[in-house]
Amino acid sequence: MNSSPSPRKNRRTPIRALLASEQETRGVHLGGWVRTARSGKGVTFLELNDGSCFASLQVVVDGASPAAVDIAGIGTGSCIEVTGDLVASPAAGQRWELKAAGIRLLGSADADYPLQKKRHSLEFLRTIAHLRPRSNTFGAVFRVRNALAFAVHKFFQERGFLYVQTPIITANDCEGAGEMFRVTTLDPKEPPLREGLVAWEEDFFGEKTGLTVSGQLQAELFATAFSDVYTFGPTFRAENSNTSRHVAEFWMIEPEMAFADLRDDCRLAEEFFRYMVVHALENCGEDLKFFNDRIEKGLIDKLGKLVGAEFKIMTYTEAVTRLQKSGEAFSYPLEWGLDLQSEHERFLTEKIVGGPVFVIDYPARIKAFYMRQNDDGRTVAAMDMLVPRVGEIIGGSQREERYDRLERRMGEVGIPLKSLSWYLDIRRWGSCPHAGFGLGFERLLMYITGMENIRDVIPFPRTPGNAKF
RNA sequence: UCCCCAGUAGCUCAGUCGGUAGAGCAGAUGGCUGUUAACCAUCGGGUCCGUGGUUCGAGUCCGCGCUGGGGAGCCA
Repeated sequence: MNSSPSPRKNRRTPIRALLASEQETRGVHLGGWVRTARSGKGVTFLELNDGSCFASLQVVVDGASPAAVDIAGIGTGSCIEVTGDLVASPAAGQRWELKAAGIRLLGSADADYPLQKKRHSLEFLRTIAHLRPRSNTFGAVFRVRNALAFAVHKFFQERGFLYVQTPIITANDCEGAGEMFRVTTLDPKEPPLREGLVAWEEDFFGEKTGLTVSGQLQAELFATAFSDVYTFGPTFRAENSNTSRHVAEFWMIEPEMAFADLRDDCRLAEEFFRYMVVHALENCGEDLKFFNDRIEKGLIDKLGKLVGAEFKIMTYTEAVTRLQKSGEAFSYPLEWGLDLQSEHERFLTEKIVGGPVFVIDYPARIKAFYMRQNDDGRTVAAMDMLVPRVGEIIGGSQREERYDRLERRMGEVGIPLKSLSWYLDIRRWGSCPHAGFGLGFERLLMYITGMENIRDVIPFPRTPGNAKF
């Protein structure tokens, strides 16, 4: 994918390409950061990593080589350039090594360098988010993140979905998806007032605006022109959530399909999820092996099982009944009409189904206004996809495409029709059945890497009280 | 936001019954004929999170605060 030679003048070869080499090569040039340096009497070994792959390349500096005079001051964390010959390694542990002819120290790293060659806690590494990409774990995380971001586009583009960039600044604060961050240019000390309240009509956009909590409503508009569309972009929630599953800024994937019902929606979600797992298994083997050994034992086995698993579909009503009959003592109440708690979802997917499951047709009063009302008069065509160990990972629905039904529902839950007139217009002219879902990219990464805290799968996490870096 | 737990060397941690602080790793120096987060020896390294209190005496007990973690809610 990215092993073609660099166009740069110095013709640096990535370590990934050197390690994949078929034969010895003279006169190669590379750069990287020293992971560890070991010195013997007549020879020094430097483990060099440039992020192009998980493995480091062993650079050998013979005491008699001209390069030997240049190794003073090179320790863990130093950035160096090396020229030399790629040769078969005479010792066990690696196939190739680099016999150095010349070394240039570009950036030294002294004893205060925080990322030492030892095991660090993930909590500590979070406090040095500017350096943690140079660690084994985070190198692997961000390579997998890169591979899967590419796979998201690949999946949808292969199926003819149109990629739409929905707005980041929006005036809808009634989507029901969460608290919004405010976007304003008004003076926070002396905002213009009208009858004692902030006069938002004098703000930059002439109305109250914030950062998007979802691109879904706009994606629906595009689905009624391009049939199949998807968004993949940043999403913001100003909730004061302090958990390992929530961040204030995250990336969400939201496909939307015209001429589709809830079953089509479930099928797409299943196909998408499986595709992501297969892509990771086929393209990130070395990184996944590290996660399997050090982060989540049995990870690769889990992913392999998911690829072959049948994704069950169960109605909310049946799920409640089966959970009640299970005899399990739950800490939270469980009865028809109440939302399923995390513990219920986990029990359902792990113990009752033993695999991924879609729960569909939830009571209308616990779900969003835009979900399609079912004929029974009390449920809507919603779906949540649950997977073992994580619980809910995808939430979606068939949308209410009937003007009068949607208008009535908006009235019931108190959403001013005027604010979403454009959303209703889609139902006035050329309406069609459509459905879609939302998937948090970071939660997908958590499932695939086994990382347990969402702050460890996003480069620079934003959480309540923390926007550093 | 609520509940629970934690905060000691650069990092990971120990510190007994309240009696003035310890290990490993990292660093420095020396040794070692090719090592695999090398090994051996020596050395340097502390605002015990902050603050107030109890006590002859607090890393240790109590109050408050801050920071981090786990769980819950909200959700993706």
